Amino acid sequence: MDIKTRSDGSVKSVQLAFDVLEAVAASQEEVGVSELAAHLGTTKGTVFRHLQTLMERGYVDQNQTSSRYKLGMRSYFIGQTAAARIEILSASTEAVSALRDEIGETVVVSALRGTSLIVLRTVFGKSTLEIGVREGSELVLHGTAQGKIALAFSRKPLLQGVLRKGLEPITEHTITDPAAFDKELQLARAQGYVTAANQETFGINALAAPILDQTGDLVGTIAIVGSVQNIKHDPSHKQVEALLKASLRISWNLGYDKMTVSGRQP
Amino acid sequence: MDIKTRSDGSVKSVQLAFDVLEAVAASQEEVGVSELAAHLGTTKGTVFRHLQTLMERGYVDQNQTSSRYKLGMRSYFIGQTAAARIEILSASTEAVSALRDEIGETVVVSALRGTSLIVLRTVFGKSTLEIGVREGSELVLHGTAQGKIALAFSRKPLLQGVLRKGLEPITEHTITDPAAFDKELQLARAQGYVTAANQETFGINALAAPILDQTGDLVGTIAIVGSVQNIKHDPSHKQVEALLKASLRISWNLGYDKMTVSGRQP
DNA sequence: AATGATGTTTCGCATTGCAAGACAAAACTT
DNA sequence: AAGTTTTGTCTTGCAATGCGAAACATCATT
Repeated sequence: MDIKTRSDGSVKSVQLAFDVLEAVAASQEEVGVSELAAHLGTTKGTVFRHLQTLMERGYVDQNQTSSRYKLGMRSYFIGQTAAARIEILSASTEAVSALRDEIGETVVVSALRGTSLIVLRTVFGKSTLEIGVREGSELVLHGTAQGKIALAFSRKPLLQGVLRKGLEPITEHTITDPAAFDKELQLARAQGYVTAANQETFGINALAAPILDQTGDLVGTIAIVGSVQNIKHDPSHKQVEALLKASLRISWNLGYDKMTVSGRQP
Repeated sequence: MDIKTRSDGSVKSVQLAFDVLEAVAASQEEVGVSELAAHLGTTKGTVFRHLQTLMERGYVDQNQTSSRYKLGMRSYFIGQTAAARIEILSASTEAVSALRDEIGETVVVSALRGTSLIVLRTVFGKSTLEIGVREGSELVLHGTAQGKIALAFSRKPLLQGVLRKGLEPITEHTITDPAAFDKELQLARAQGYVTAANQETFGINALAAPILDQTGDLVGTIAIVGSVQNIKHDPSHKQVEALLKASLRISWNLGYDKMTVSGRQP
């Protein structure tokens, strides 16, 4: 199960501590020592000691009556601090809620991390049916509007990696022809936005635009996500305008200025 | 500096790892290894190794060009998960934003943890001047509206501890006479809300109400906070109504039902 | 070039965290 | 109500492991 590529340079017991913390986080309900130990493949004593540490720090709380464990307040606070420190999050907060209020659809912010596009924030739309993307999940680059925006606007050579793996069909509407896909990226670059109806999930569409930093490089995307009924292949003028406004506002917050940044070279 | 009351039962290297993580979080700017080592009173090598671990896990990110460190996305995600798991937070989200939108003042949610009242969430009001309370900070029980609510509604014997320490004056409006203070708590119980104009900070007032769980015990408070101009000693009917509505809705979410829960015994 | 910062790496030794198992206290069964 | 299982908690000996110190590698700045 574990490859012996040692020389991690990392601290083993800390790894275990985070394994425990994340296992507690992953559990919907409060969770007990034995259960955690079984799940993590270690002994009760070890888990217990780590829980003591995490509790002392406030990252984990113990229910006094059931003596089971759950996430503590400090876990929440560190997240709040992180939200303030992660530029793309603090820069997008206002624009995202304004966009959601204006359009009423779910708004999704993602960030490019290495070669992956990770969902950072999802704010659900006004509809009773909640359509969204789980925070922390990874967006398929060739099958989502956000992914295509990333491929179209990032200066990193993302496309090569995608083409090497091949344009695997996810639904029957996924673009699998490299030439057609290249045209799609050109369209995205020309318009500044792009959609992806049914390409990753049937019945769902997204309209995405880039988030750029002060050098003009792509750091993330902002998108509205909803059913194909509400977001058409050719989205409404209002939707496009509102999205681009939000996209520019966030990029502006990050120091991007389309006046001073020179033309984009993909 | 550190007392030798060993036999912690906690894991030392994990403590250090969290020291590092929290030090990174505490720094507004990105921070370097040497700086952290100096701050924590340890060596660069040790800090470096812990940063490797935290980075591998995604709790910390390294800026590739400056090779300095900051909080990573995983820190944010664990906080999001915690927010969903901490009952009082998930139960209050909607009611808090509704209250803020209706009244326009800053809304503050706090939770009773042991014998301390901790600020969990602050949502700023509509005014350009942001008046709020730092998340994670502790509210003075005898000098804030929230503290008085906690003392009035909690079944824990909080008051004894407060009186033992004495009603230390914080401003000249802080209530310091035990008899007068007791009357104030009776008022809070009778009304279901209470204010505390100028009692902790000059020019600031708060209007607070209890958050109760299914047993009818106090688990936290909700309050609107603002300048004494906007929140009077005798608050407007609208403010009181809106606050009590939010307070009840949150308590309801936590399983409290004023119909089925028997009378309160302080 | 020389200096003084930084982040990174190495290495030996003692600390310390781990596995195993004992224990206590509940929660089920019978 | 006694037995049985499963829980959380605690102890202990051994060796793995994380730590400190000091060397190394890159940078800026002088």
